[in-house]
Amino acid sequence: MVAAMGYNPDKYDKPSVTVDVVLFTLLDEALKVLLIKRKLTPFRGQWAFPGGFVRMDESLEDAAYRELQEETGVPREAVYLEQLYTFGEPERDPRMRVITVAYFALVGADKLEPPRGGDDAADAQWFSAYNPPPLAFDHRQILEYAITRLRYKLEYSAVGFQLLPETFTLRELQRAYEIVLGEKLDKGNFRSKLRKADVVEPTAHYQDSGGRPARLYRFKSDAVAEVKTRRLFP
Amino acid sequence: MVAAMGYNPDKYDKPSVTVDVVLFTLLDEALKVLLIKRKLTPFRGQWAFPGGFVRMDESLEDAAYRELQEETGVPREAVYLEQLYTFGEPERDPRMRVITVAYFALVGADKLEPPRGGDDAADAQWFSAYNPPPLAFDHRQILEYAITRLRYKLEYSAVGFQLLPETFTLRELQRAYEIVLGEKLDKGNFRSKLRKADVVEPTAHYQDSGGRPARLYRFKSDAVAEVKTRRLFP
DNA sequence: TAAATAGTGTCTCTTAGACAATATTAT
DNA sequence: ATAATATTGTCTAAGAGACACTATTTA
Repeated sequence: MVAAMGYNPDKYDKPSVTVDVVLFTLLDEALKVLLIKRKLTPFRGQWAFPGGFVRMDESLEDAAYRELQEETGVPREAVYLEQLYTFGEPERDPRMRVITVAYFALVGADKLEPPRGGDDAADAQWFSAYNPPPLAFDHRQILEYAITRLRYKLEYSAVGFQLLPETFTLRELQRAYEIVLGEKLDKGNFRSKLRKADVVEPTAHYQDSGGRPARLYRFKSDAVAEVKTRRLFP
Repeated sequence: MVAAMGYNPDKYDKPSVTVDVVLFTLLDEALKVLLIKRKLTPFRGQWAFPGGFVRMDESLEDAAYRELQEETGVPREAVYLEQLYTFGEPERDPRMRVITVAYFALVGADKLEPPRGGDDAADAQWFSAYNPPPLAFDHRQILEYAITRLRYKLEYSAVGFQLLPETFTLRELQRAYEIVLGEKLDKGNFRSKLRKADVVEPTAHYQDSGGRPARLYRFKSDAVAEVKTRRLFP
């Protein structure tokens, strides 16, 4: 039925609604995901994404930013955040019906103080995204989905820089793409694509790297990372 | 906080959760969306997507299929359905907090008996997707989002056929793409792409069309409509 | 025959990808 | 100099898009 007037919101049971945030970064040449150790049942001792109940007066996105801030200390401005998918299988939480709106987030490793847990979390740590510890609820499935989305986004947009510090060398950026996509990229081609896409700009600084120093770049703030492509199933 | 044990689900207020389905088809050379007239306040007399409250024992996807069936009679097997986005601004429903999981659906116009309303809907009709009547709630915004998604999908996949009858001519398929994408496509190029993508197969039948009869095709059931593209922001 | 639409082929220009050449630092 | 890495350039094959040609029907 269409949301009808005269419907009494308290007449029927309602599910609980949470947000969960899959936060990625690059650290030690690997893709990492931030997890928090559960100190309560169910799934006590297992790991879960930062997240929690949506308050009645905040938007979903606000809830996601708030949980991120509370549980990791990362401020809103430092992360790239977008809605991922909503998971709502009736049995995904053994206690009660919980529908969770999952978010997908990227942050430069330099933006974080060493991870810390919030009030009700025993611990917060970075883990390998490809080899996570046992995860609570359906968070393993959510993680797979988030990784798929991350790869997609990197293939047709330039959001990859969100995983890096403010300034970075092109070599570092290429490594980031290689780590996420899981394959080696050609140096020359990667760079010429970047040039044509016009998304990075050089800074005046250089970084030592064993040979010729590499120029540091930053992303152009006005760059359109989302690239519209005419494709028609090639 | 992470979903904590000892949390009493009835202690705090919860939002209501609904699903809404944006159902598209092609009719009379135009992209149409199915809307239902609200006979109750708020937004009485305005139009809204088929949708309603998620039951405690059904998945989100099941709820979407159920509402579609109840309000339009379209059976599950006849539609292409995927989750679109979850809308949850606190004030999107003036009566109470309602979070809606929007779905995006395609159906061949031949799969429908003339649209009919369900229990609490005064009427159900197809409307021009580009020129809809005044819509209830934030459904206008949801519609825009769905159209954007539809165009995206048609550009990098072959789901377009889901808007057509079981069998169709290549001319009809091309028209479908032109109507959705809003631009003229080249006949030869469109057809050669289809051939290379290997997603349609000829039937033994032909359709009269004023000149040389056009062969009827059907989509290959094993065809992978989703095409993975290596892009890297071109 | 002409008109109308279906279906295929060709040509050009762009671009993705492989690979090579040059540049700049340290030792 | 040699090693190491940065940066740019070249070549080729594949693909996208513009356009033209042939095929099969009705009137």
